[in-house]
Amino acid sequence: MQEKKRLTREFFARDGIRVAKELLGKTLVHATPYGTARGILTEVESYMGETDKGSHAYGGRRTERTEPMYHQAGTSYVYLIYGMYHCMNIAVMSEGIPQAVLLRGLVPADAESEEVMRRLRLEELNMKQKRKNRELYTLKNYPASLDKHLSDGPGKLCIAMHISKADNDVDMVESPDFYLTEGIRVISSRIRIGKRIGIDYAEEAADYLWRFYL
DNA sequence: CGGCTGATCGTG
DNA sequence: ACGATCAGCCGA
Repeated sequence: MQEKKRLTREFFARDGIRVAKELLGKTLVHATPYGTARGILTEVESYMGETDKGSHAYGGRRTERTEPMYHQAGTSYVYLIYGMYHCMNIAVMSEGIPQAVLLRGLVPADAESEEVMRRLRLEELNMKQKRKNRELYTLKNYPASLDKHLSDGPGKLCIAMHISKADNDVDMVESPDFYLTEGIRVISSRIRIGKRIGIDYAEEAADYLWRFYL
């Protein structure tokens, strides 16, 4: 099968709401220890920069952590959340303007990717099993919830795609092993809209309809 | 399926 | 101290 066309700098160098909507259906690609994982994006959120009370960059907060959001469009922004999960964003617009799109969900693009994701998620679950001194899962015997919720949340997406802080601040337009390509055609009437998740502290911004999903 | 809770640690 | 969260457990 012929490799799909990569998304360009120009694609990312636009307003965060527009880019978020257009990212639905696109393919996220990452090389992992089990092989290349490809996922079709199904859920994203826009974080609109210094004026957005839901954004880490609210009020112009520019720290070591938020720095990648200020970099050129197409830069990854990966951070640790709740001490144990990662969240993956892509900086958009332009250098110095900290808008970003949070990747919240995807589905495997092909059977090989599905197998890669299953193994990565299983490996992560087994880390916890080990800590709790419980019996490990195997490829033949693991909870059904794993396949049912393989990559339908920002933390699960990062585990399934093997994304960690090692992948922070990467230029996804140029990187050979971490990038986006064209994916499936999305009919605009199929795009659902809702409030962003998990930002109750963001006052009126918590009600903005900046979550987009299929 | 919806609601609750403990886990766990880098960041500022 | 606090999260742009998740799995597991409970009751319906």
